[in-house]
Amino acid sequence: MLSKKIQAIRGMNDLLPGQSALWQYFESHVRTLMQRYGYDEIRTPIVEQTALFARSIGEVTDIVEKEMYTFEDRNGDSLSLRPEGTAGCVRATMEHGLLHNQIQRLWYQGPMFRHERPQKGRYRQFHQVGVETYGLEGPDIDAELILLTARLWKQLGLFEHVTLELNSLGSSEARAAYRDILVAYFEQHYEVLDEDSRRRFSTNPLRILDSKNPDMAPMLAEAPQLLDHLDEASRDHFERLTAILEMAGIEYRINPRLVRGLDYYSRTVFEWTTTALGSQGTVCAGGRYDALVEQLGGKPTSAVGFAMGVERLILLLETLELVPQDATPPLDVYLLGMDETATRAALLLGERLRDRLPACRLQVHCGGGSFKSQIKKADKSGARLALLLGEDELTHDQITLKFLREEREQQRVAQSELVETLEHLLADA
RNA sequence: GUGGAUGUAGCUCAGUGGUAGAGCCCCGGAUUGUGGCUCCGGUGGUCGUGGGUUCGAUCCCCAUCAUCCACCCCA
Repeated sequence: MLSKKIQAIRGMNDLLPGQSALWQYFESHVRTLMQRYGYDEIRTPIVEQTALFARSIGEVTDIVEKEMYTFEDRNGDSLSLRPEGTAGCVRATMEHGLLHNQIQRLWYQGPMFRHERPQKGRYRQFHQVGVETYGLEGPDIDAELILLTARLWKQLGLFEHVTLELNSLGSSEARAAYRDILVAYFEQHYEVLDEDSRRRFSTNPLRILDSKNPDMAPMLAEAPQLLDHLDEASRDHFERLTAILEMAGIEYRINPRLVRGLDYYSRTVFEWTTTALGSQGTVCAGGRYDALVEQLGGKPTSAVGFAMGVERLILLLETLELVPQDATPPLDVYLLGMDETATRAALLLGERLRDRLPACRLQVHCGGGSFKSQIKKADKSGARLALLLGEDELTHDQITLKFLREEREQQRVAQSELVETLEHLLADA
């Protein structure tokens, strides 16, 4: 029916009023959490030079090859809508000298864009909350990030429903060496590889380990393990990280096949996953990317970060029925005037009440209608109290206070006493 | 990019080769200045879009678009 009319771009969703309270609930938990851990917010543009993403995420990744919204600026530059947040964050911190012998703990939040086929938990415009830290090379900061996310899950009631998966990719040298070993192994078993894997063979052989194809499972089970080919420093880093997690009581599962899609990762990688969302079960993922800053032209700088998918977490909260009842606090007061004169008075009275009662959620009826229909709207508004202003009230400087949610006689009060009356009533709500 | 399912009222959905229905929502009335429950009445649809078959298509066929799910990939 809307086919000839303009409608939202595929995979880009409107966030409707019924949903926004849940988003705000989630966002306020995140914001408070970040403050409590001493992380500062950074906001970077949604559009960057295409080259930034190509050089950081990796030229041959799916994201860069076929999923970016890329277009030419009027001056001929190739620009792209950001498909993830790390690249822009690195660019911004480098550009403003924030990495110059400094430690940074940063977070951000906002929309990302990838041109993929939409499905449950995957959209073309989606939202991430990301955290990036710079200048810290030990496993302590890796652990802090995991502890931070674990605390968020606990606060939201999700902790029992997510699993932490861990792996180490080693140094880039160790990873490259392992890659050669793996390629040699796959060459020996090339006839077992399926079509997808043969494609990955030349692009990203590590990803073959991630295949869900049961026919390849026996061969993959025998494949050389990344963890067996770690360099000494990476192995030590990983062991120190897992020791901290054990002391902190955070359970984890080492997943040797956890590779991560983006090229810039090294050493620690982790994912929080759930089985409650169908095939898009990764709800938060990240890792170390010690080489990226240098790769983008900066001084060598240790870096760790992660990103979580807001839509997926919202979906998870809904699926598990963990949506808080009071996410949308109802109105306290619905104020109505019975005719045009009284409505004018109601608008002015509403302002005076808001001056005096800043915590009071008050809506003034607009749009006229019969007295009866106005009362109906007061009821539908969810307000606890209705304040009725008619000719009779106006001539006596009074107002009628009607209880919409409790068995209680309505009362007339002098307007001069209204603030005090409401203060009492709202206090014992 | 590939595969499958689904498109009928604002929402959830029935339905039939002969120009469409329910529930909810919304509006009005039963109540003169009083909501919820009940009853009565009402608004609202070129049946996703385009084409084909037919005397006639919302229904059958084709195409297309959209949504959902899965693959791929990823948060």
